[in-house]
Amino acid sequence: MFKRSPSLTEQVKAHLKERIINAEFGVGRIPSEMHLAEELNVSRNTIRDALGRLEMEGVIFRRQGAGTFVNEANLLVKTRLEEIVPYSTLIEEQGYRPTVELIGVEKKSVSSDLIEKFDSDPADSMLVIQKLFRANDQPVIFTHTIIPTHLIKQTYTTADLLKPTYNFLPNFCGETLAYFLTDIVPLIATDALTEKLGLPATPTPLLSFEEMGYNQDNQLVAKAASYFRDDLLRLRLIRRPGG
Amino acid sequence: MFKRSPSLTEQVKAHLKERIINAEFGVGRIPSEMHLAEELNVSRNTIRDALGRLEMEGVIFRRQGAGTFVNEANLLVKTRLEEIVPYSTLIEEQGYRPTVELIGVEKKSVSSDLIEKFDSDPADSMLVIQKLFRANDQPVIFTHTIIPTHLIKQTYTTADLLKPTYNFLPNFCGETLAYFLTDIVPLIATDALTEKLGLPATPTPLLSFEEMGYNQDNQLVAKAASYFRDDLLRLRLIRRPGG
DNA sequence: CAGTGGTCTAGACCACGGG
DNA sequence: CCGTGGTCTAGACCACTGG
Repeated sequence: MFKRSPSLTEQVKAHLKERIINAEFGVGRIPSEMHLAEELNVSRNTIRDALGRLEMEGVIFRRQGAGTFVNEANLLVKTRLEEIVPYSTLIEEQGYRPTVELIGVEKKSVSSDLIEKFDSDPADSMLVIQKLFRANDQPVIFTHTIIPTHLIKQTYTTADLLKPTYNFLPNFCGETLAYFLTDIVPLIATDALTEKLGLPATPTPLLSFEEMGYNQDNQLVAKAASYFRDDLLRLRLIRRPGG
Repeated sequence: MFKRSPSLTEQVKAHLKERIINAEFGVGRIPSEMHLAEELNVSRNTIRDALGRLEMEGVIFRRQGAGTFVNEANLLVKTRLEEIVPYSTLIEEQGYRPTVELIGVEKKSVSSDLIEKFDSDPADSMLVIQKLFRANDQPVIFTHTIIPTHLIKQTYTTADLLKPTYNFLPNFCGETLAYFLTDIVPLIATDALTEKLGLPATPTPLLSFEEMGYNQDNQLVAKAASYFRDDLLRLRLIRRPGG
């Protein structure tokens, strides 16, 4: 029934998620963990792991003694901030047709404290990439990404720069992006941003992400700033009681 | 060594977290899962569960074949948005002395579409609570919370209204708050907010949370809006690759 | 009371990393 | 090669829900 890779848990999760989305269980209770374990011929622990991940995603919820239930309301929540998702996917999930344009690329030297954060040689330059994302041809996200040039080990084309940082780093730098540390900052659009995002002349509030990307060894490998038009994109989060 | 409740995993997690924060293992590798299991006299699975939660929190990171390591850089990250945390705790974690003031309470009727979302009777009124949080006596967060009065089953004092919604609901409404669905919205401070938060007269960008609180049965039990001064509080998030 | 999810155990095999 | 974390199993007992 299932292969060896990806993990059984991951396959079971995907399998159950599909059945849930297809409303195979209706909107109510889904079969018990014991029954699912028998049906899929895996151990109950594997089922529990898979259900646990689906619960984290808000697809289901569980009640001790009662059962596991489809979380109908939350099937509508598309955007989950705590996961790194390509901006084009985010735009698509909110119902628009995404496009990306490369606004600028340059290699330049930067301030010494930034060099230090990157644990770079003072002589190093940085690759600065500016991109504009559109939703149905309307500008919605402007991004500004900095990657130390010494990390780049393969030649790249202009098209490669349009890829999400999360994909660019492993392909051209041999670095994995383990996580982003993201500061969420509100601001009033500057003149430059007003022009790039095609905003009205009146002062407009914008949401921005200031992100530091780290690899598995906790070394800074990318720094990014993103500016969102919040009238078109909604940034949404599920917040749960802390453990 | 350990008691029955809270769960073994939770106790092991707290135990290990303390030892890590006390730098008992230095900044490098911590003992292997097998060794920890022997030392604490629990199964390896329990150790793994606990380590898994610490990894989610960014306290440690793991590398197959290599070991489990203290995540030195991230011990500094205090605020984790994806968890519901009392605002006074959030303020405290960022190094300030928190205080709360009740700005206003009233019962009033609200628009019919809001009534509908709450699945309430049209005759129902809503309890509207407005609070101001200060950090070292400087206003930093203004909150506006709506709870349907029909949910309230116990009499409460003014002091009770200062409690976080997360605590008020179970104590006085017999409802658990299972999760918040939070929209993150940037805005320019209105005159009212400028006054309440003691902002300068110039247009100031603010971060706001628009939150819908649901119980275990996915029924809306609270609605809240929060406005943050971002110059004093930083809202930070760890974003990881999606699974 | 039976059935559910919540927790924990002991043991097994695998994939990967570093010496 | 050995030790690490990653995955999976089978079985057990508990706490809770609901009829």
